[in-house]
Amino acid sequence: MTGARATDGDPGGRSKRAEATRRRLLDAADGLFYAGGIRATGVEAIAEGAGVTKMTLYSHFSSKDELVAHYLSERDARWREALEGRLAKHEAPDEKLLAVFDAYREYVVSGELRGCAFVNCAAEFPDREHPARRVAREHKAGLRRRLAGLSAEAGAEEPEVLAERLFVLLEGAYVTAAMEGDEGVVDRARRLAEDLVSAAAVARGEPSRG
Amino acid sequence: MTGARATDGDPGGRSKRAEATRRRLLDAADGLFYAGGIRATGVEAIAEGAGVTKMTLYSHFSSKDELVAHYLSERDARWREALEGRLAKHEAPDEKLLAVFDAYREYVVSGELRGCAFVNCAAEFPDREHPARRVAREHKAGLRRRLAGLSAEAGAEEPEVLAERLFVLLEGAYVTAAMEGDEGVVDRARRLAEDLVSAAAVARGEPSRG
DNA sequence: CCTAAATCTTACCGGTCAGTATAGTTACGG
DNA sequence: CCGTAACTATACTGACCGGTAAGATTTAGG
Repeated sequence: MTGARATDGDPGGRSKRAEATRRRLLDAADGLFYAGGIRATGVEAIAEGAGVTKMTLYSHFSSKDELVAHYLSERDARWREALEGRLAKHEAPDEKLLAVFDAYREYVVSGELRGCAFVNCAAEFPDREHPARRVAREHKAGLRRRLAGLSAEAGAEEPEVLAERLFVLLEGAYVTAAMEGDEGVVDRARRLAEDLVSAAAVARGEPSRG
Repeated sequence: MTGARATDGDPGGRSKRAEATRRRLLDAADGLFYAGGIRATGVEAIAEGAGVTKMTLYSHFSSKDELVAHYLSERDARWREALEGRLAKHEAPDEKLLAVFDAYREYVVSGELRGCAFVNCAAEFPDREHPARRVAREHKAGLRRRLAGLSAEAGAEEPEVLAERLFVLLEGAYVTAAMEGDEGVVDRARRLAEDLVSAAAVARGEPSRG
């Protein structure tokens, strides 16, 4: 019972070696789960991808479900990092709002148009209370909150409305890009977003920026 | 070799009995594949759901993959029927454009928020050339064409642009409704669509309708 | 250098899956 | 009413899956 370290997600008392192994496992899980689908990918393949045995995998994660949840958590963390990196390049909140589309396009393209990992997870796991589904929900909620905050900063009269519209546009563009194999739709959705953001700013009496 | 009827999708020389069995199989496949996911649903469960044996299933469909493709084809056909039923209630093309959102909301709710079957299929089958993926692509392309036609009829200056924007809104609302368990997003997306359609009509000098 | 943690090796379990074989039975249509 | 198409019953194959067992071995770190 003392060695039940498999379940915690934070770096408790793990050695550097174990830490590195865990990293390789999560990296392998990320690549394989995303590219091939979760149910279609066996744990053995992930262990092999990490250069490790199935036994070692199970000493880091107590079950496949838990590994899946961590896989999505990692995706979420990396996404937030990439997003904030993008946003930091801009000062004005309305520019930041549009920069979210740039971050999306980058993600869409880098994933070879396999779609949103969180949406795909929802497709594979109908159970809304599956640990991975909780992570997925929180991921989307986080983006929504970010958009709402930026919308408020941009002075939109109804920040929640603008945020949801941008959110829906982002989601629609992402899923469309994956379905049709066309990443250009993200940029075209962005053009509509520009109108929405401008209109929201104009409604407040601010000058729109070209 | 003469009995190789399993592969054709049209009602060739099937008896009424076989026809009815095929119907029950497709109905069972629809319910189970959609609710539980395709990979997670075994062919045995579908046969049982149709009240027949696995052997009978395989006398109607040559493989699970083929059954999956037919499952999506059926979905597409039923969707088109439901959509045209909705559209027929309206005369003006701009009203028809918005009625698509009503049809979507109805579909979203009726499916208990399990999302778009075609998107879910894309999530489960990475191979773009999988027969089911082809059906999914054609399904989306069909809707796009319909939207583009209606946009042109509505007199939009750039029908393709309007159509794609509405399409992306529809897709985004659908996936969001499924992810967050909130069907209201479809109606809220519709509100933005109303603005887009009005703007397109206004640009042509037509009076907008309340 | 020695110890304790981390990993490896190998083999196994019970279960599920897609798909097939064979032989027997039912129901429908001419 | 009979022939044939449709379906049943049952058992099987071969593969893969998630997860576990037990003991040997390696590695890092004090």
